[in-house]
Amino acid sequence: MKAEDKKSKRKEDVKKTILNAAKKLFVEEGYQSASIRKIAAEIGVSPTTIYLYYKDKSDIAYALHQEGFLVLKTLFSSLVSVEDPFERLKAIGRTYIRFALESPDFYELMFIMKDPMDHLDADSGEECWEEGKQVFEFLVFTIEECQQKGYFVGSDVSSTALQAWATVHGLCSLFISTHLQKVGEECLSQEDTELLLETAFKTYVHFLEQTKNNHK
Amino acid sequence: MKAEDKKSKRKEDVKKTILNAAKKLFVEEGYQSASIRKIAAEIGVSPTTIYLYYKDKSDIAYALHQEGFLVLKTLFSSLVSVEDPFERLKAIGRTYIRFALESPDFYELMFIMKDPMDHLDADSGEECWEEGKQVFEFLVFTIEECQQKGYFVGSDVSSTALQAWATVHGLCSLFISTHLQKVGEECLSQEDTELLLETAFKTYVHFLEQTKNNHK
DNA sequence: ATCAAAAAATTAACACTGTTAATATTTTTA
DNA sequence: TAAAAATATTAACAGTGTTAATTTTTTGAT
Repeated sequence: MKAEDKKSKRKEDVKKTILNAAKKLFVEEGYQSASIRKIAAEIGVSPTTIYLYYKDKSDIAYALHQEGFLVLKTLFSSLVSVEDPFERLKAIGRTYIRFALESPDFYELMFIMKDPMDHLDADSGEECWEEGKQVFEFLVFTIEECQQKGYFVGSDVSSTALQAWATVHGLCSLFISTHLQKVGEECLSQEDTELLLETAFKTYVHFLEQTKNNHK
Repeated sequence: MKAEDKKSKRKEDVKKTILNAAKKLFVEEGYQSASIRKIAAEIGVSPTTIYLYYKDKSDIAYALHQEGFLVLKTLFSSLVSVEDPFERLKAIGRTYIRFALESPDFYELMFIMKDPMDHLDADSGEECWEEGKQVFEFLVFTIEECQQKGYFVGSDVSSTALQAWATVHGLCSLFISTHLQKVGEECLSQEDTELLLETAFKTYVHFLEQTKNNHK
């Protein structure tokens, strides 16, 4: 038993070594360029060794995706102390956007790419998107509390949460895909696209504020 | 002169033949799988011939991206007849979403992938994203008219337009990347993710309606 | 300590990918 | 008809993910 534990622990260590090498190459040159062969060379093993620990490349992508969610969840966890739910909702949005701008590669892996998602329905282990579920439920919970304070009255909580997520994700995703930059340069004569993004977010928050039931 | 015209016209014909083959393979098996070699085989030429007409694969991607915008612009053009600007705004959103759901591959090429966008700053010809600019300006124009009718008072038009775009794009993008499906199954116990998307859109529209200045 | 069994890692290979240089073919022009 | 220009091809480079077969290493029992 003890021996088996040690064995599986060593196996986990190797998995982590591979993942760290993968992460290094991933943040340096992007997902596509972080090839199995490069990862193997980084830690001094043959390419096929990788397959002894990870099913395929999307398996590694999913593991990195999970690491990204660990970071995002940590960032969010410090927001539970924000008592006012609407302030918390705004903070969630700002934190989400900051994360996307600071770690665009990770954001892409977590919320844009299909590859890590394919791993979910294909693989045996986990059947649901646990990471996403947790983050989304924090948003739902916050919106529920907002509703109790008079915001979003008469609106479905799930739909409101989904819509709020879509708005910030849309902004981040357009930023990362450089579509925002292209429109910013030409149509809005505004080079600072981060500012553009932030202003759009503030406009959205302003709209949300107007849903507040004030006649009471 | 006439001869040169004919020559360049023939060249355009070949370009179109290549593009049609590329489009066929693209809609059938996706962008990644639509390889240069397959495109060449489809029209019975050698792979290198493709490079005599298109600089690289992202050049083809951009051409398809442009074709997609031609369709989207046609869809939008029939909305200019909608006189009420807020009704038109809603119609723009619905049309955009329908397009994304009906042609997810094209949507990905037009609004998600970086590849066709890279073509813009790299290549010589066009320096700006003309397609995107036109569609965005239609949105800006409509929102300006909405503002004159009392909507979005005190909000920046550009920011409002960007935010509206981001919201529908976010929904479409989460749908296409299957993230919406994964959250829908687990958190919202709702399999019909198209309905989920539509409901979120309606919730957003409801929020927009609440920005209307009624005390007059 | 030795030797067989199990585990781990490796080499070689398959079937692809985008892309380019050098070469051959076809078409056009004089 | 011959030279020039345009067009297309073959061969090759440098990669990619992935698998089967083989070798090396480690482990556990005698």
